[in-house]
Amino acid sequence: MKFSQATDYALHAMLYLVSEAPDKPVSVQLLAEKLGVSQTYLSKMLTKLVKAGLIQSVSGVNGGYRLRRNREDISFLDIIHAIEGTASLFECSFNHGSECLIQQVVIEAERQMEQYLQNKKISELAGQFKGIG
Amino acid sequence: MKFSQATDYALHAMLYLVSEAPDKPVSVQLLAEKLGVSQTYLSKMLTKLVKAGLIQSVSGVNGGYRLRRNREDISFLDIIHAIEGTASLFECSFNHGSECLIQQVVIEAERQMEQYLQNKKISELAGQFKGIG
DNA sequence: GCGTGATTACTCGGATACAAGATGTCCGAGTTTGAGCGG
DNA sequence: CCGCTCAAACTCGGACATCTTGTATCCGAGTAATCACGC
Repeated sequence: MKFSQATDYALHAMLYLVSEAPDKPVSVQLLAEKLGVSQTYLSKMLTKLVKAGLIQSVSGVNGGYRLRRNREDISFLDIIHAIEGTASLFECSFNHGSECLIQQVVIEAERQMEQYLQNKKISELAGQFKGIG
Repeated sequence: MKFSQATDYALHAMLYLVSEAPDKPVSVQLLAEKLGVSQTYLSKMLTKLVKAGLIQSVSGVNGGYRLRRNREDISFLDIIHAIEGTASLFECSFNHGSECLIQQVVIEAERQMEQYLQNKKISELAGQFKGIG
C-alpha cells in the first residue's frame, strides 16, 4: 500500500507543464532532463496521462506533450487516477452475501482522501513552483 | 497502490475476535477455518497484530490469540497500520530543498483518510456481525 | 492419591518458493518539420 | 523560385529484463496443559 514512484513522476511532470509551458509542447527528452529520470520510463507515464485526457501528444519535429484541458481543471486525483487506475483500493476477498461491512468502511475512508485530492488542483502550486532540482 | 489481502484477512480476523470471542483465546486453526484461509499465512498476520499490541498470544494447549486492549479502543487504523506499516503512502523522490509541495498535498490527503479510519472502531460492526461465510 | 515424565496442542520464527507488479531498457514504426537539391 | 526527396526530431507501442513485494508453504523449536504411570 504505497503510491508508486510513477505517480510521483507524473505529478512533478504535470506541475512542470502547468507552471512553465502552458501551451507549448515539451519533448520527453527535455522533461526527463528537468526531472532527472529516464526518457523511456517517463514516456510510459505520459502515455497514460494522454489516455486519461489530461495532456495531448504532438508528433513530429518540435512535438512533445502539451496540456489538453484548462490548467485550473486538473486535480491531483485526475493525475493519480491516470497512473494508478481508478479501481478501489480495497476489495474483500470473502463472499459473505453481497455487502461486506468492513469493505464499506474502508471504501468510505478512501472516498475521504479522494475528495480532498479532487478539490486540490495542481495549478494551485504553480505560483510557488521554483523548478524541480 | 492497493490494500493488501493480508489487511483484509487481519480486519476480518479481528472482527471475529471482537464479535465472537471477547476473552477466550482462539487457535489459528479455528480462525483459519472460519475465514477459509491457510493457517500458516494467517498466523503471520496475527504475529504482526501481536507486535502492534492489539492482541496477545497464549501458548500451549488451549492457547491461541486473544484481544489485548479494550474492544472499544481498536480502530480500523490500528489494524491497518499493524499490517501495512505506519510509513507514509507517498514519498517524493526528487531532492528540491527540504519540502516538496506535492508531497505535502498528498500527505494531507492521506491524513484525511487516516482520520476517518482512526475514528471508526471495529467494535461498531460487531453487532451486525453474522459470521464470515 | 500424588509426583514425574511423556504426549499433545498450541505459538513462534526462519527459510524457502512462487507470482505479480513496479521499474527500467531497447528497438522498430509512424509522423511532421525543415533542409537540400535539381529543374 | 518551386517542388520533390530525404533526413532529423519527435511520439507510440510492444517486447524484454530485473527487482521488489505479496502470498503462501514447510519445518523445527519452544511452551503449557493434560494424560499415563509408577510409587
